[in-house]
Amino acid sequence: MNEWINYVLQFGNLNAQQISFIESKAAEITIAKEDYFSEAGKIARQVGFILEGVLRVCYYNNKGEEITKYFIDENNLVVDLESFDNNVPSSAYVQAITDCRLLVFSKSAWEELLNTIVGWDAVVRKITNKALLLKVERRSPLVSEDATTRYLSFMEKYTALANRVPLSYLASYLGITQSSLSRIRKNIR
Amino acid sequence: MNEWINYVLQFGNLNAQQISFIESKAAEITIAKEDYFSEAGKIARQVGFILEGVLRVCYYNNKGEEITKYFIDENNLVVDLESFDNNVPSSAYVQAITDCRLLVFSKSAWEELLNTIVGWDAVVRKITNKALLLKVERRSPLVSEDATTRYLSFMEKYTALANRVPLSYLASYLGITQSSLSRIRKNIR
DNA sequence: GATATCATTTGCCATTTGGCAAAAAAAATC
DNA sequence: GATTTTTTTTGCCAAATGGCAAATGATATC
Repeated sequence: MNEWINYVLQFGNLNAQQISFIESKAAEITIAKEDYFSEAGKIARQVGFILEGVLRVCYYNNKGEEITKYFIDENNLVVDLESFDNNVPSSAYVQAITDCRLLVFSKSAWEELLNTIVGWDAVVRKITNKALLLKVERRSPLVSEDATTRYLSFMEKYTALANRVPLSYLASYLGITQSSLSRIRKNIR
Repeated sequence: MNEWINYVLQFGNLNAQQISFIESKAAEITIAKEDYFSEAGKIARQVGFILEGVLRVCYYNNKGEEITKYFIDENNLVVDLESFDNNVPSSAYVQAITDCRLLVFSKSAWEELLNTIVGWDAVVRKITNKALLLKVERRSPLVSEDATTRYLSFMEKYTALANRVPLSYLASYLGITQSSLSRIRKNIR
């Protein structure tokens, strides 16, 4: 729970009373490896904060191939904003890559926070802005660099994450096939 | 100006007084084709709203190639959020592809809106969230689909925009060379 | 620790894309 | 409307990546 409070305090000041109110609205859950936090076609009804573990966001492209769009690890929010905010079906799956422990807020709890805590709106804006910007920034080099460069800069930036993620997921994240990624790794050695 | 007000009203209710206050803080500017709205290395100090024209966001990748990251056209905000919000140097150029007419808010004007108009914060949150989500959604298929599919779906979604944009910019947006794009177009005919 | 299961690597060859330079087409300028 | 200038297309060949299947390696299970 402390990780969560520290995370939030980065984005705005909160007093002790507000903090304990936030804490009272959170629930801790576990998700087993391979299980889903949320699914495509369903409406996202929870905001999650990862205490332990790695999840991925994935979908199926035009050719029916399963594509990993993001990895998300500890001390990050996990929520399909589009679906959660607008009550529309989610376009992607959020799946646990390892066993996970999350803090979750139901939609009603989240709205209570918005209605009760002055400034929560601003905190949420900053958090989601930052998260979305990060996604855009991570995604951009995947289009403009060649596969080897993409792999190397992923490894450099997310060394720890890379070791917790199967090669097949990483390959689809980088936009190449698993065998191509395997060959790229061979060439680098 | 009406386009701007209608745009804002999609994201929240505002009374007549608030609207005229917002209007009083806006300035209209023109940008000639090829000129820059903001530049990499400089801090973004304006929020723009495109009344007329098309701009692009671009940067230089590892190999020094100029990469077009987004196109932005009428009735959309243009601002480097990361730079504007955090006073850090921008990582990209925003350049006019056609002659443009914009409504702009200086940083101080924008902050006045935030401080004066109750709920402006929420409006901004919704606008920027939507814009960022859109960027992420536009960008994702560029990694997971092959070049022909990327081109076709771009043409399908942004037919009008495609005709206002040079091939070289479109190619770098799609993550391929200009000659490859030209060959893809040939094969489709 | 043998066996089954899953993940990764490799071989072979087809397809796609890139790099470079020249040609063709289109647009701008006088 | 002829001449530049810019944009787009094309030819040639090299390099990168994909597709498929088999082999190898790693991990889990009994």
